[in-house]
Amino acid sequence: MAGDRQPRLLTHPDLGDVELTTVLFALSDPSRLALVRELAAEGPRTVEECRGSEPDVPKSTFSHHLRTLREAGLVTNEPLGRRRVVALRREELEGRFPGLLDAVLGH
Amino acid sequence: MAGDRQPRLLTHPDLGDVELTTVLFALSDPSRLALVRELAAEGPRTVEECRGSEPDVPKSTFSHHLRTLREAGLVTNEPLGRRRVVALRREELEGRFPGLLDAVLGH
DNA sequence: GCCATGGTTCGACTCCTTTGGAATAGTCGT
DNA sequence: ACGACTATTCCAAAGGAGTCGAACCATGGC
Repeated sequence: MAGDRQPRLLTHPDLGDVELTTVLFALSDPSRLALVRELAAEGPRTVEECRGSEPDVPKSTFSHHLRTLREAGLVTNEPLGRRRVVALRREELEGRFPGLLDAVLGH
Repeated sequence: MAGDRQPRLLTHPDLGDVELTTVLFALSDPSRLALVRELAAEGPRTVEECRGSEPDVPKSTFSHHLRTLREAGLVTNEPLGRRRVVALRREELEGRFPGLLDAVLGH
């Protein structure tokens, strides 16, 4: 069909193109690391649910952190209705950086 | 004895006090990560030897990176004659963050 | 004691990151 | 089509990190 405009897709990097230093940097912020931990423990969540853990953080700030994680290949961010679902790219990360995520999550 | 002034000791943090995010941040810079890799592969080296890999980097810049690594608990920096020896705190790191260093060095 | 050597610290500059308010865009219900 | 809801992007302000020359400090040799 003609107007098959997708519901606002964000770009996700191929993990093969992501540098280790980029991943480490994304994880080096306490807010972002906490979010990754939460996703690892609870599974995929909407942005709203994620934000529930730290309600004082403005939406734009939170969105920026999500972007940093997404561009580092750590999470996906897909539309679902009028929400968005954030998910950890666990298997892919394990393939690219074996043991890294487990080591980071182990604390 | 009275004037037992030590040969210029730098302070090294107790690894129990070091946050994971601090370690990840220290490792998130390509120059610093390369240095850690080199120390892991070659064992302890003098600052001069370390600097040999990247001769174009000014001494002060290199020293700053060493400081960041040291304050993150990743390396020790001890005087030896008029040189200084830099060493990876491997066993200690393994105790505090099991698997982390191996995962990072695996690439 | 004096000088050369090896390294850190200081200070200044630039760039990037973080932050957050406002504007914008997509989706659902009516 | 309109409004409510969810979330990103835009833009600017403030803070922090990287870079590097110059000053400083400690050690060893003469």
